[in-house]
Amino acid sequence: MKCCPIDNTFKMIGKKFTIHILRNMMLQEQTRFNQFLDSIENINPKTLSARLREMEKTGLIERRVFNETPIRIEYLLTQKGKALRAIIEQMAAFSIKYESRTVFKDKKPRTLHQFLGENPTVLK
Amino acid sequence: MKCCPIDNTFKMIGKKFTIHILRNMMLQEQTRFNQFLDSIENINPKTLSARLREMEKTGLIERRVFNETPIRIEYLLTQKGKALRAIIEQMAAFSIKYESRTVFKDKKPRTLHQFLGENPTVLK
DNA sequence: CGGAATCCTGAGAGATACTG
DNA sequence: CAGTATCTCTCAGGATTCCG
Repeated sequence: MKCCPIDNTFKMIGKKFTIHILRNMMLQEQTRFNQFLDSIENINPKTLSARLREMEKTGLIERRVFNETPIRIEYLLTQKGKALRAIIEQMAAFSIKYESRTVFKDKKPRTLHQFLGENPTVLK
Repeated sequence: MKCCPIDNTFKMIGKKFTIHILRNMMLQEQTRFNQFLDSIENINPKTLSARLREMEKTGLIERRVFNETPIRIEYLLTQKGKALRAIIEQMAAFSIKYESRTVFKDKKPRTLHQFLGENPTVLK
C-alpha cells in the first residue's frame, strides 16, 4: 500500500500556515489575500501565495476574480474544503480540553461551542 | 491573544512523522522504537528519537523501561494522547470520502469503519 | 490590490557509524 | 535493543523590492 488516508490528509493540510488560512476562512470568513497577510502572524506574501496555490490545486479552495478597479480576488472554500471543518474543530476541542491553561490567557476552560462563538479577535 | 487552540494542537502534531507514530500506536498497537523505525517509511533513528521525546514532553506518550535482557522500552499513549484519536479518525475520514481514488490502489471507496477494521498491513 | 521576482539563511532532515 | 553522535545538505520559508 503506497498511501494511507491519514498521511494523505496530512500532506494536504500539514504545511506551515495552511490550517491558519483554513481557520480564518472558516471562523472569520476571510476571503482575500491581504486579509490573510495581515491577520496571520509572520506570514509573508511569497509563502501565502504558495499555500493558496497548493490549496487551489488540491481542490480545497476556489480562486474567483472580480474585474473591478482595483481588481478584487476572493478565495472561497469548496465543499471539499468545508469538509475539513470537522478536523479543525477536533483540533480546537483537543487543546481546549487538555491545554486550556496554556492556550487561553485567562486560563479559563471553555467548551468548543463557546470558543467557536467568541469574538473573532480572540483568534491569533 | 497569543495563542489559538487550533494552532496549539498543530504545534503538537504538525511536525513530520508525529502523526505516523500516533497512527501506528493507535491502529497497530505498536509500542517499540524499532517497530516504528521499521514501519514508518524514510524515518531515521535520529528523527524518530526527537519526535518521541517531544511527544513525551507534551504528555502524549509515556516512556516505560523494563529492565530485562535485552532491555525493553515501550512507548504508550497517555489519556491525552488517546484523545487525539478523534482528530486522526477525522483525517482518515476526509481522505476516504474525498480522495479514495488516490488513496486506495484498488480505487474502491470504503467507510471509515471499514478502513479502521482492515488488516494492519494496508497502512503504509 | 494582489501578487511575482530575487536573494538568502537556517532549522531540520538524511545518511551513516557507533555504543551501553 | 534502543538509541547517540556527526556531518552534510536541501529547500521551505524570511525579507525585501518591484510590477500590472
